Amino acid sequence: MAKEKHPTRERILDAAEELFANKGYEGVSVRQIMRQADADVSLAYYHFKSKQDLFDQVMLRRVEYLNSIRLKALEAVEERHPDDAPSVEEIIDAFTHPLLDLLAKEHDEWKYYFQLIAQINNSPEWGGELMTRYFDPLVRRFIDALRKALPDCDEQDLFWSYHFLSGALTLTFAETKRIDNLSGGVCRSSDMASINERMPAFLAAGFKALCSR
Amino acid sequence: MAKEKHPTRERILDAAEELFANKGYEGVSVRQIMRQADADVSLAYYHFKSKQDLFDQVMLRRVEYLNSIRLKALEAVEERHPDDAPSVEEIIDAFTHPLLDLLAKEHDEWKYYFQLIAQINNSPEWGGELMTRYFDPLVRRFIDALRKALPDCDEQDLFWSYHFLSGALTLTFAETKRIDNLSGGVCRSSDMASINERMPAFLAAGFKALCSR
DNA sequence: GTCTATAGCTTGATAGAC
DNA sequence: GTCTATCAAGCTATAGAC
Repeated sequence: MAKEKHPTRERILDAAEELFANKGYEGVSVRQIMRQADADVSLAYYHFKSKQDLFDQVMLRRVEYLNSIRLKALEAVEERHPDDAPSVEEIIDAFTHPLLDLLAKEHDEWKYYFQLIAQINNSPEWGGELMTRYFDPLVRRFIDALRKALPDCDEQDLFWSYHFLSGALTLTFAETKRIDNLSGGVCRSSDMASINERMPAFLAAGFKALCSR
Repeated sequence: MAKEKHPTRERILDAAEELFANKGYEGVSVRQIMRQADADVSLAYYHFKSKQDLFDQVMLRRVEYLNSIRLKALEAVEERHPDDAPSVEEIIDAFTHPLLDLLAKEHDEWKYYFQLIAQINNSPEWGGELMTRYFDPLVRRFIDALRKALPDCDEQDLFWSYHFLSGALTLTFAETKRIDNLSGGVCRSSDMASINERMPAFLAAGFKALCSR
């Protein structure tokens, strides 16, 4: 945060992230991105191979950091339980808390990236491929931990439970303000603290209900 | 279903529904839609005012029917309980079952429409507005029923619980095959019967956990 | 690294004949 | 209702000067 003005490449990535998040990949032109980045169109092709490459770099810029803090959170939980298995709540909290925390504390920095992930996760064209590539190695690690916490759980129940978790989590990322409308202002899409208080309990109860039928 | 070949207007709507679902509104051109509908580009503008109007008609074509079958399912549950309140499971089942059933039994007819809804629900640009407009009158009706089934439930817990439900349900609609990859083939995105068996129990447990903290 | 200029194509939409 | 023909605008991407 030392420099006042980010280098051009970063400004392009910032602008692309925000616009892709709002309008989707096809809904935005390179020209719009460069206008928002306050740089000439041709610079997009100096810094990136193509529009698709720009999109890929937007995705890659933050994904490793995200996966690392979630892995650390899981390892911290496991270290607190050297003998027994951690609870389902603790594991789910390690999965969701780092993201919701980031979104609460550095909202402007992270908001658009998470919105992008929400759309990708629900895109028939890209959801299966990109989410698998970027997140499933980490997700498998969490599912292994959940399997130990729910030792008699059927495999299908486990994976479908994760699927429900994934949908709930990523819709939260989308911050569409639908809940603001529906609740008449009682709840706000951007209120990550309220979600953090509720989501792990909600989802843990779901896992346990399915795995003890 | 008497006519072998649908009238042009219906063929355009079918093609638009499928392509919008796969690629998003901006990801598809009117030309592509008309190529798939096997009709000339100019016919799009004879039958519809604009690309945006075509999209709106795609949405409107099925939404009333969906809302009516879900309302009927809720009313049937309430008629089975003239004196006491229905259970949370029964209410959630009435909310999800009609859709998953449709998707299971007439998959080709409904798949793309539901995929479209999944993307809209998670779109920062359209989610808040369109989901509110098309579905929230019905959703309020369901939330009223849930409030009676969970009489001491805090309002915020109730709305956030619905939000988690909405995310889980619409990711299911997206059928991205991510769970196929993640589970190594143990689960399949298109397997609505498996979801129908699991989702109401998972979500009902979540509602009850949040509302009895 | 940044600019001008432009190639080559596709887009949404319309006018007008039949 | 359906076709041909067309327009103005916007698109991705590149070549080449500085």
